[in-house]
This record gives sequence, structure tokens and C-alpha cells, in this order.
Amino acid sequence: MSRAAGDSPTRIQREKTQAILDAALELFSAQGFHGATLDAIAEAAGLSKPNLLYYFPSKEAIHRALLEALLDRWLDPLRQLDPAGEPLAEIAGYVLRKLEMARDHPRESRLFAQEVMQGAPRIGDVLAGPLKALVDEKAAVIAGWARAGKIAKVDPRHLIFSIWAATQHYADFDAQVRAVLGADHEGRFHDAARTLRTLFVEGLRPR
Amino acid sequence: MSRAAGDSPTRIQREKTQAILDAALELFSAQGFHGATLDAIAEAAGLSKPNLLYYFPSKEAIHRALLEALLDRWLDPLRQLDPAGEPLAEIAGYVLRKLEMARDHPRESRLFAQEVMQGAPRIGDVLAGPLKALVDEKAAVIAGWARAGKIAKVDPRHLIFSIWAATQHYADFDAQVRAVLGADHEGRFHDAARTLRTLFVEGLRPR
Amino acid sequence: MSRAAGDSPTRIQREKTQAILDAALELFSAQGFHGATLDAIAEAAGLSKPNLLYYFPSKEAIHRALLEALLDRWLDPLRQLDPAGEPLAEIAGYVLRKLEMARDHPRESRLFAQEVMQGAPRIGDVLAGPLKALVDEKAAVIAGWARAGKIAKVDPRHLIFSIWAATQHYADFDAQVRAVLGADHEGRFHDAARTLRTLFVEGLRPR
Amino acid sequence: MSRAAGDSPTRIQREKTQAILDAALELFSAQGFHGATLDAIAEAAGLSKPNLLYYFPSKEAIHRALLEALLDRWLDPLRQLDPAGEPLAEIAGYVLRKLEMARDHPRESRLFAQEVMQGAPRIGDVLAGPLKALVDEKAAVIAGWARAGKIAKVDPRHLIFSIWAATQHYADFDAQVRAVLGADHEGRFHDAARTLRTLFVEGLRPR
DNA sequence: TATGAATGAGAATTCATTCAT
DNA sequence: GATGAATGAATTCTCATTCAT
Repeated sequence: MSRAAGDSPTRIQREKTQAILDAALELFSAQGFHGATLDAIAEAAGLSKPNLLYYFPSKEAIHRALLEALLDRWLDPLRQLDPAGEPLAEIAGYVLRKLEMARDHPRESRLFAQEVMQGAPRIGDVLAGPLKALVDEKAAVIAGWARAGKIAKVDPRHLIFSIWAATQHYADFDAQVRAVLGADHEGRFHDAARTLRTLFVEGLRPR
Repeated sequence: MSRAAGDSPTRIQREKTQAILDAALELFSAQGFHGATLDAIAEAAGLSKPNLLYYFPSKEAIHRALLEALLDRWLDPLRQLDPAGEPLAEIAGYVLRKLEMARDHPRESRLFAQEVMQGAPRIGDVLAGPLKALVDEKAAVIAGWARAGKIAKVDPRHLIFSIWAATQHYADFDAQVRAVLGADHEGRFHDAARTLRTLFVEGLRPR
Repeated sequence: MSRAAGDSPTRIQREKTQAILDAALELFSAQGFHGATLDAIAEAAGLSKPNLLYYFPSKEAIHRALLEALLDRWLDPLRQLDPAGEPLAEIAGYVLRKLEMARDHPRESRLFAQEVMQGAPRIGDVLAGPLKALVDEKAAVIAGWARAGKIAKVDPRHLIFSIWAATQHYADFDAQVRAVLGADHEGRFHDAARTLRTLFVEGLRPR
Repeated sequence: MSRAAGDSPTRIQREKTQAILDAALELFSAQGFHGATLDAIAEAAGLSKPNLLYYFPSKEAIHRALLEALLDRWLDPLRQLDPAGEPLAEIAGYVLRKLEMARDHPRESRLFAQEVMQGAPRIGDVLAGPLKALVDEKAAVIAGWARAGKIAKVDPRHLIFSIWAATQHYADFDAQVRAVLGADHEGRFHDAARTLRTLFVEGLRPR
């Protein structure tokens, strides 16, 4: 039997579980759910297939575990948006944090993107629940800033979409970004940060 | 073998080919290459599986045909960016055309996105070739506008990335957009257009 | 309906039938019954697959037709063995005729060989009937020669097997013969003829 | 993946592998590569089809394994031809060993024959390499005997072909041999041995 | 006669999962 | 915990044959 609910996992259990999740993230994000095979994940994780299934009951379960871990972190940057902060600086900070997320966790970003692109069958309720709630909350903050004339009048939720899109693009469409930039891609996150700062800060500066 | 290279396809060929491509686009864009099965495509197209394979020699070939047809159109909006036009209006127009593309061809957008996200194994050369060439050309135009003080100074290629990202988001992340907007999603393209116009036009307005 | 029994085939019918048989012989002899496809035969014969099946009702039927035509000729060399001739010369002549057969009709030889090797499912009755009868007849002749001291005492039927084997080898095992002889294979039938003459004539010369 | 390269196979692996090879030899030799199905092989070997493919990665791989094992043994009789032996006895011995090979390993013989007959696509290099080398070597020995007047002057390589052909005939054309001999086929190898001894020994005796 | 179109019955292979040890 | 072995259910693709015109 796999580890019972109450047991605290041993070190070895934690390590293997982590190795599996890591391998699975690599493969799911690169090939999609159906494109990744348990064989490949097991090999990448350095275990036998049955052993892998000792730690997770099914392929589906691994995928679910990855998405859950992901969603935990995914909203952190937005959560940190401080209603009491200076509006343009807050937004600039949020953009930057999100861009760093794309830079540091591209596989998670692609995993999430593929899931959403396929209609979010597994995380639809999270999107409509906690995610929507957080967006609503922060959108209200932004709307407040706009009403107060601190930033330009924009639809705050679409503003958030744009920030998501523009930053995650560097993770999700990495192959395209590299192809287009050619040799210049080394400094791409730096250049992106400057460009996005201009767009969002100047674009939102009240006039 | 089905139609020889030189023959012009008969009506029935055109119809069935189109039905297959349509069904395949639906399924590939929703489930990815591996998630979509020939069975499902054949059923959606209203043909038997062997009959489907009478028109296309393999699953791979269908996918390739879709990508090729897609790439043909994909760059049209950018191509229309007029070096002789009024800079901010040109950019606003481009954003709008791209947004309409996302609205009218979301499946194509998702197909493209999944391909790129998986490393662009099949269209890598197009990205590094024709796509890069077009971007370089238009980036030079935009850079010229910036030097002339017609728009703010931004990295033109990253600007293009942002436009791509922000517009395609409404196709690729449709499930998320709907979940977050809830009942308000009906007018999402209209609201998005206004928001993006503000961001890109005001964000780029020289000061 | 295909041509009724009584009709004499038109020229075009004869030509197409022949083209089909020729293409089928090529492919069956090279790939075996299962390895050859109707597609390939039709293409080699220059017709469409349905048209091919207008002339022959099935793949099986083509194969059968080939074997029948083949068996007709196959025994000719042995039939010509003349009981009244000079024994050693008769045998030498038979060997030579059989070798020429291998040289001039290698595909037929291979078709026959493959059929026999697979247990002769389609021509078993011919082997046990007409073929056995002819061999028995000629074996009696040879046995008579041996009894009369005109040739050495050998089992006449095994002698016939050896002649078959040694000559057909140049058709059936052509690939091996060429590989072993390398550049010298051009004159292989000439060299084979001399070698076989020595073996069979000297080997059978009474002493 | 099944057994890694370095591991020594377990008992069960050896047994199942052997059962598969045995069943495959039976079917490939009787039906040809395309005529034999994995289904049939699996059933004959007493395994499920996927289990069979656990031991060999593909149908092709099974076939290749059979041919490789075969080639190993195939040349043994010729290798034993002793340059220092008494020429006629050596040749008689070789003929006999080869005939025993046909008697004891008819399926291997037919497998080899079918492969060569189809143009030796998989073993062409072995024929042109090791096989040719061995034949060249032994042909030189035989040529030496002929020059020394120990045997009649014949082309040694064609002599070898004749020996191959005449002996393998009893394996490859078994169906025909049985049909022709009828009830007498029981002693066929004995009778063949006598006949071939006469042909090759007397045929080669110097005069 | 001829052929474009269609299909049912396989055939090889893959893969998530289970079994036995 | 770990793994070699096994398998049922697909999944892609092939092929002889038939249909409709």
C-alpha cells in the first residue's frame, strides 16, 4: 500500500516523489498530457514504471499533483499587489514579478497554458473559484485607483489579462521568441522588462 | 493513391478534405496532437477511418496540412502594417486586426500555440525563416518611428511580442478569460479592444 | 461482368491480362504472396486497382494463374529427355536446358520455389500427380540405362532432384551467387554449365 | 524496456525468448515474413502479443534475431573442410554434413532460402562479406587440389554452389521431394546421401 | 471498361495499469 | 519498496475487396 494519509513521508519518499514530479513536469510541459508517457517519466525520474506507480496511483494523479502545486504559487505575484502602495509602482512591480516567474518557471507556465488551452478540464473550478475571486478583489483595487485618477481608465480585468499574457509569453512561446530574436535572445528578459515597463507604466499613467 | 499532384481536386475531394481539416483542427486544437485520435477526427468529419486515410496518408500529414494553411494566414495582420501610415494608428490597427484574428480563429491560434509550446518541432524553420524576416522588417519600421520621435522608445520586437501575446490570449486562454469574467464575458472582445488600445496607444505615445 | 467463358478475348484484354501477370510475377517472385500488394501490382501493370480486379477476381486468382502457366512449361525440359538417345548426352542436355530455364526465367523459378517452400498449398496435387508421373516415367528410363551399364548406378529420382537443385540454384539463389562471385558473376552461367557437365557426366560415367 | 545489454538473462527470459524464436522460425519459414503474423507467432509461443513484444521490440527484430542465429551456424560445415585432408573424402564429408544440416534444420534452411530469394535485403552484407570470404578461402583449397591432380578440374565456387543446392534441396523443396517419392520418402536422406556421394566423388575423381 | 471513393477485417505497435514476487 | 513480467484496450495504418458511376 502506498503511504497512508497520516504518515509523514520519509526522506526517500519525498525525494522520489519530487523526482517524479520534476520529470513529469518536464515531459508534460513539453509534450502535453497525452504526449508524455509513463515510461518516459519513469526513465527521466530514474525509477521503474511500477515503482513510479507506487508513489502515484495513475498518470492522471501525477498531472493533478503538478497542477495543484502550480496553482498554489501561480497567484502569488498578484496577491502581493498592495492596495496601499503607489499604483503605478505596484503595477510595475507586479509585471516584473510575473516576468520573473516566466523566466524561472517556464515549464510550470507551459503546463498551465496547455491545461487552459485544452479547456481547463481539470482546473476549471479553480479558475472560476479562487482565481476569479482574487482577480475580482484586485480588479476592485485597480478600479479604485482609476476612479481616484491615479491611473488611466482601463478595464482592470483586461489589464490583468494583458499582464498575464505579455509576461507568460516569454515562457510559453519561448521557442518563437528565440527564433525571432536569433542571437540577441540572451538578454531577452532584460529587454522585455524595459518594454513592458514602458507599456504598462506609460500606458496607464493618467493624463 | 489519392489525387495526383497535377490533378485539380474534384468537388467531393475538396469537400471531404475540408471536412477532415475542420474536424482535425477542432480536435488537435482542443486535445493536442497526441490527444486527438484518428477515430475521433474521422467521426467528427463523418467518415470512416480508412476513408479519412484515403485523403491524407497519416495523422501527421493532417496536422502538417493544418499548420501550413495556418502559417499562410498567420502573418497577414503584421504584413499590413504600413510604413507610410500614421504610427500610432498603424499600431492600433494592427492590435485590432490581431484581436479579430483571435476572435474569429481561436482554434488556429491554439493549434499554433500548442505547436510553439512544444518547441515548434514542425515549424521551427518557419519561425526562424519567414517569420523572423517579417518581424525584422517591421521592427525596423517601428524603430524608425521611434527614432523620429513619433512613438516612444521601445524595443520593437518585444513590442510585437506583447501585441501577439495580449491578443492571442483571448483565443488561447479563452477558458480562463471566461471563468474570470463570469457572466460579463459576452462583451470581452469589445472591452479587450478598448483596454489594449489604451495600453498600446497611450503606452507608446511620445512625450 | 468479366469476360464470359466462351468469348475470345480482345487484343486489349490479352494485353492487359499479360501486363498484370507480368507485374504480378515480378512482385510475387520478389516479395512472396503476402509481401506483394495489389496496389503495387496494379501500379507496376499500369492500371488502377479496381481495373486489375476486373481482369482477375482476386489476388489469389492472379497467383493461381501464374502458377498454372508456370507448371505448363516447367516440365518441358524433362519431357524432352529421350529414352532413345545416348544416355550421357541426354542427361547433359537436360542439365543444360534446365540451366537455360533458370537463366531465362528466374522469376518463374523463384515463384515456384516459394510456393514449394511454403508447403505447396496450391500446387500440391500437381506435384503428386502429373509431376510425379513424369518423374516416375523418366526415372524408369534412367534406371534402364543404369541397368544396361550405360551410366553409373544412382537412384534416378534423386539424380533428378540434384539436377533440379543445381540448376535452379542460379535463379533462386541469384543474390547469393552474385555476392559470392563478386565481379566474376558475368560469366556465371557459362562457368556453371561447365561445372555441372563435369559433375553429372563424369559423375555418371559408368566404370 | 526488457533486459538491458549487460544483464545476463534470467531463466524465464531465456525460455520465453527461445519459445518465441522457435515459434517464429516455424512460421516465418513456412509463410514468409509477411505471411507470418505476430498474432500467430504469439499464439504458437503461448504468449500474448504484447508480452511477445516485451521480449522483442518488433516483428522485424525477431526475424533479424533468427537470421543472425542462423548465419552463425550456417557456414560451419564448410569451415570444417580440412585443407590437409584427403580431397575426395573431404568433399564427401562436406556433402554429408550439409545434408545432415538440411535434415536436422529444414526450417532454418527455408528461412535462409526465402531471405536470399527475396534479394537478401537483410543479409546481403553477410553474403558479400564473411560468406564470400569463407568461400574464397575454401575455393582456393579446392583449386589447389585440382592443380595437384587430386580431383578433376572444376570451378571450385560453382562446385560449392552445387553442393549447397543439392543438399539444401531436401529441406527447401521437401514438399516436392515427398510428393515425387510418394511412399518411398522415408529413406530419402539415406538415398540422397548415396546418390550425392556418387555424383560428387565420382564426378570429381581425377582421370 | 475504367476509376474515384469507400470499407471491414486485420496487422503492428503503444501504453497505462496490474500481477507476482 | 522495488521490479520483471504480463495484459487489455486502444491507436495508427494497411490491404483486399466492393460500390457507384
